[in-house]
Amino acid sequence: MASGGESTGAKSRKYFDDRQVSEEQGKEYGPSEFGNFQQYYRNKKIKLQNHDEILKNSGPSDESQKDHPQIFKGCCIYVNGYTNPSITELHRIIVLHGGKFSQYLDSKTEVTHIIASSLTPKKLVELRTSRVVSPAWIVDSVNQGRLLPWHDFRIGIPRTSQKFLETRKCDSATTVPPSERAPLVTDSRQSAKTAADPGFLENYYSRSRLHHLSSWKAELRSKYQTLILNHEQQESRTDSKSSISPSERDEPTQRVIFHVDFDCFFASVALRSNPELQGMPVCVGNGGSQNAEIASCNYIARKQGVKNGMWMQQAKRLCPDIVCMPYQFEEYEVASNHLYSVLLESGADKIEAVSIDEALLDMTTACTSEGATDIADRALLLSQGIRNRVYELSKCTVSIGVGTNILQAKIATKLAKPNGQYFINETEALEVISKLRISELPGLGPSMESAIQRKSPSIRTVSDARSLGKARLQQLLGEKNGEKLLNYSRGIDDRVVGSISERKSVSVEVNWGVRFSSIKQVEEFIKSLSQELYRRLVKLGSRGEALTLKIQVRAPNAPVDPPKFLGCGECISISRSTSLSGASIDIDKIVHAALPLLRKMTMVVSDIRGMGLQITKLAPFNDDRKSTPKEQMSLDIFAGQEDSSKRNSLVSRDMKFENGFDLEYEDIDNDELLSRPDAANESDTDAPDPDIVVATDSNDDTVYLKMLLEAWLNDTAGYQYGPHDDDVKVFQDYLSYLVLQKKNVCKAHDLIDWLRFCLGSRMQNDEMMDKAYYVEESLYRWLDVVCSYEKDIFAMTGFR
DNA sequence: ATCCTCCCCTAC
DNA sequence: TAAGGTAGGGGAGGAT
Ligand SMILES: Nc1ccn([C@H]2C[C@H](O)[C@@H](COP(=O)(O)OP(=O)(O)OP(=O)(O)O)O2)c(=O)n1
Ligand SMILES: [Mg+2]
Repeated sequence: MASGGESTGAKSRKYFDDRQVSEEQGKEYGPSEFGNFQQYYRNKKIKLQNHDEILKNSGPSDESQKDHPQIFKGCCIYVNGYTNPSITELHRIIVLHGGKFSQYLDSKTEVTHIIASSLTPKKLVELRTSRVVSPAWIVDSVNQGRLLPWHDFRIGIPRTSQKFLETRKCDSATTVPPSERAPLVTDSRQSAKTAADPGFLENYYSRSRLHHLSSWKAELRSKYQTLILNHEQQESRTDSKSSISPSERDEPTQRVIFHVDFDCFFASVALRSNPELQGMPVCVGNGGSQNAEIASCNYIARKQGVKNGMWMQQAKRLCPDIVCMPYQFEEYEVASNHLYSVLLESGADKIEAVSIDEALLDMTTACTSEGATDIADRALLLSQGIRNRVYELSKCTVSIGVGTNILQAKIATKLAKPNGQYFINETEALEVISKLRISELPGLGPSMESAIQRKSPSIRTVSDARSLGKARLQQLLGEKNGEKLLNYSRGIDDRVVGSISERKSVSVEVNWGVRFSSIKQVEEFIKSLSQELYRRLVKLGSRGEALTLKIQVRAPNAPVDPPKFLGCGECISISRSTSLSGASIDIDKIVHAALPLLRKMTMVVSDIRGMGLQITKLAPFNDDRKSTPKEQMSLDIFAGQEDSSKRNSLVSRDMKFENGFDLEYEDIDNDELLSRPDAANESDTDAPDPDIVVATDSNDDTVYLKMLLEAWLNDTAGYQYGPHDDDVKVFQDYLSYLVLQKKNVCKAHDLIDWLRFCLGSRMQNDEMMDKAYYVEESLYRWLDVVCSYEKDIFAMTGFR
């Protein structure tokens, strides 16, 4: 711990009025108690047995044997795809117990619950706001004679904390309140208002434009990073000379940089979908909310002073006629794909994705090669072509600025907009730049401007700043920033297009809707964040060596309720970091590292307004740790893989995945944090919904794998502690390999169900029982994580 | 000097 | 009501 001071909030950039309200709640740090897991497992066991009972006895004959509690009264249930019990059986049970059975899913308003064993990614997206539950919900509810909370049986979407609490809550007598039987339109996702509510994170992210912006950017970066590399390789190969890029080949060749950017992107998409709004001031945001932010507004609105990022309230004041349209996140992706597909064909030497609607091109070669024509003419011709093609495809206008470096290209774009193009020469660029306010330079903002003005109040423009000289600027802004400003003020910018380096960090952060009333809720939310962080790490094939927890805490004089509903208001930020040991990472490791960090912070729980977790010092998942040899049989599942290309590298614990990451695990602490119950599907061991298979293994070794699993369980059941955690991990890794590499979700489900079946029949004592269920839960949780990639994968592979 | 931790700032 | 995320550059000041 070096300088451990918290920020004072005095410097905070957020600007809200003061009101002094003091609130209760000190800190009450106790051991994080997540309760009695033994108890949970025992319940689960009973549940399973009862499940079997029900299945056995649910023949048509027992219909009259007793009266049936009308537990499904008010529920309208639709059954999707293959299920166990079968659809007819479910139909019978539902009707028998007072429920309504729906043959169609036409009107979601009538159907209250959807039963499915598994969902195709498409359906998953389609039904993401619906109550989709496993058949076990029906079976278990009937079995217990009361309607169980449906979210304990959700499928498709990885649930985290909430299940945990609710499972325990419903242990005894909780039945579902009438509101739970409300039609699907009022789904629980809508009540996930604050971070203390279950399902908050997913719900929140699905609506956050900034989250979308960030993930799109990351995606584009990783996509075009490699593409650029390939492109460059081709270039230098045809050059048959060296690896010098074309733009650096001739001595001081002036670069030609294009900055391509959709005009008021979100607003343009909104106008495209609603042509009747042409000519009106339009913006995109959560309309009808006075403190909602405007993501984008069209140029008509801008004329009246409206700006991106402004709150609705203020925009309405400036422009009372402004029309607010909702977000259309999928449409933005489509339009962006159009843009990038054109850019890839543009003949650029290099491409750098700046954002979903914006990119930089190094067009030096294309503009200078057959040096005949004027560079400006050539550039404008090329940019006109790009703009035409993008418009043809997307029906949205783009503007292009052309300059000799990134800075100048961006300046040119400002002059080009809207729906235009501009070639700026050095002299003009210098003129324009000189007149800009300091904060208008890209990369400098209001803070730097005021940092200068604090000492030298007369300095406003870039040319003013230039007159201060390098030393003075560095004194005011720091070494690098001072130099940057001076260079920019002279029109100089050395940044190279496409020189984005490897990712250095992965983080997950929420600063809206964060309101806690107990430390337990805080810890629970940290778990949700950890799971999300882990999900992203797995997807990237990365692990990290350092973890940082950051929280936002209400500033001392900030009102308890900031102007923005559930916003963070003015905050101070506190962060603490720690190192993560080992070559592997998993959720529990993250949680175990994060909770002590939380404990190092001092704050009033109810004043927490934001939380984030960041992983730094990224490294590939790798195998720099030898596995501890064990006596008992280990699960050599990869060795049995009938895939010759991977056979050699994917062996046992030293598995190397195609995409360059290894999976390796430390031993797990099987304690309270590990064993978060999931809504495991209490159903089908048979063939799952065939829809879910994307690519089938040509030589199906499922039978062999099942034998292997069974043998492994047979052997390890004899040991006191049952299957070794490492082997469980191996199985998890294999599942992840199946889903991510082989795109065979079906097989993963199949194997996991088989394992469940084997486990169920093999447990002799309580300890083994606990172990078995730990294994089961652990695998299901993993599959949840893995399956949440399905739609990404399908998007990537172009699967319809 | 250089590294590390805990910030702040900027962009979309 | 409202969905204020996230990666990277960078600075201050202490530890090495
Ligand atoms: N504070 C902001 C700024 C931008 N965006 C989103 C909406 C924008 O449409 C998109 C692109 O940002 P731009 O800065 O390119 O702004 P626009 O495309 O809206 O306008 P223009 O590029 O014409 O200036 O990012 C956002 O949600 N919130
Ligand atoms: Mg734009």
